[in-house]
Amino acid sequence: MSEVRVRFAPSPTGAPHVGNVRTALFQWLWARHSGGKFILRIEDTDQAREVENGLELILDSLRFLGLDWDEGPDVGGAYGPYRQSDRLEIYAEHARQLIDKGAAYYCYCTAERLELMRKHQQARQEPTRYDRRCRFFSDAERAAHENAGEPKVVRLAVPLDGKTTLHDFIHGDLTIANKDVDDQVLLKSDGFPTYHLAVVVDDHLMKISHVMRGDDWVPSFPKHVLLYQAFGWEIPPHGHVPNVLGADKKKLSKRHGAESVTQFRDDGYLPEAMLNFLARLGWSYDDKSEIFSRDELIKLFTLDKIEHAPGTFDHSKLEWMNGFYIRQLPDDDLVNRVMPFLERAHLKVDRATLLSFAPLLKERIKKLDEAAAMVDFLFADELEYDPQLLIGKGMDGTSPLKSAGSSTARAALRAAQSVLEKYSAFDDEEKIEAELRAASDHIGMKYAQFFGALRVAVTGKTVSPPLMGSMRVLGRAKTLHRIERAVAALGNG
RNA sequence: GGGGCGUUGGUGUAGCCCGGAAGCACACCACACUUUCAAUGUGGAGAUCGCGGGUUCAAAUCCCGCACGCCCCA
Repeated sequence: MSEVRVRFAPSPTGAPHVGNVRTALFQWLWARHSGGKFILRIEDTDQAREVENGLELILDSLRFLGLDWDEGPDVGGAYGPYRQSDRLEIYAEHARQLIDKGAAYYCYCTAERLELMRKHQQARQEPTRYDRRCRFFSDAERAAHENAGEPKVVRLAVPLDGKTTLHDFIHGDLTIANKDVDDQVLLKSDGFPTYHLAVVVDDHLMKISHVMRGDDWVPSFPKHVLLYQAFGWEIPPHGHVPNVLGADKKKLSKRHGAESVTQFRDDGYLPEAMLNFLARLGWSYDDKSEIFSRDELIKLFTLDKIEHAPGTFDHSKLEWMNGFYIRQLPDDDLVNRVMPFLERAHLKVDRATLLSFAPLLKERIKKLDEAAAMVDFLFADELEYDPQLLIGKGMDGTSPLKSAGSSTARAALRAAQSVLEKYSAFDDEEKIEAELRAASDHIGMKYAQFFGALRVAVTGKTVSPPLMGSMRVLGRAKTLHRIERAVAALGNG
């Protein structure tokens, strides 16, 4: 069997969304599984829709997930160029070949005529297709248009009857009647090819062994099959990968803006989680495996296990999986990954402090961008919070600070303070906790209230990572200082 | 308007080819753990396998029809 060569061929029209990249992932996995090549080709023949940093967005997305390519616009390769706009000559030449073989023809119809034609067809409730006027020109008619120097396009001469079938390794045989296929434009008047000509020519010239693309291309396969046949080329195995749908069940598009891969990266999703999650969307290995490392995916991925039906992108499952991978991270690795997010939040992070806090952090975040809110109290000089928070439920909640509640809270803080002051460091969490408990008992407070007040004093929040660990990492000086400040905030009442 | 693809609990899926009454995971609910949150553990609810026929002792699994959804062209 010849070498597996698979290509990902995106258009630089914006940040690739997870659906695009999921297809790329399947392609990449198949290449790596088979020991073949993964090729990146840029389909930039639609200049109108092009975005200026489109290529970078694509490369960034693939790099983030670690989908490395063997040939591409930036790394070159034996079958380049890998940018379609650099291959115009090749398409022109192949279009000429098709004309010579009678498989395609020049069309001189103006946009106005085409427009009018469509209107009439619509009025008559007919399918709107090119009426093939130029296809059946006499030599004289053709020469007339040619001599007039009119702009022309090249159209595919689709057989008038019969049907075209393509065997798809995901869907099985696909068949469409030729009468339902339009005489597609292959080469535009500006010399740019359309998708149909370009893919077929490039896939063949680049020796692509398996064509994988989104499901949405199914309706146009007859044009491609016809082109392969016209050129006399062998048709490589094709597989139309089901689309990824948004929560509204519609195909992902630019409208679902937040679904771009780079956005997920910026929101704090791990590449290994994205990779695992995306692989499981439309592919499965057995009836119970969910977690797959990159190596496992490469080893276990096969085309026959790709799903037929489109799947909905499930954010909550991605979150769970991301949290799972975060929990698996070694502490220092977590710190490295979380650091940029903390800097983005303008925290003055001390690495050693963060490192010792990592075990408490990783159990509590599902995305890296949640870390800032979880650790900010460690790096703040002074905490900002509503002193009312110090007075917990059941401590006479609704009253102003100068109430029974405030004195209860103050009693708790004072008691905690006298315990903590005895320690030079808070390393023995168990012992300190036991003493604090005893102190709480002594003044007759419920633990929830006692520790609640202490938690707010130390972290500024009613919800935080475990208190003992937090104080240990925060350190004695800051902890005591904050308790003092909290007492002051409660006033004298 | 035409053509195509698809249809297993809210979601991702296993099972379908080789018929014997649906498994796993996320989400959800409860309990346990507990000074909060989280993680973890245990348990629970949730699917007439799109619908209607047919074949069969027996169908999610085979056959036929329909509906709905989505995609593409316009």
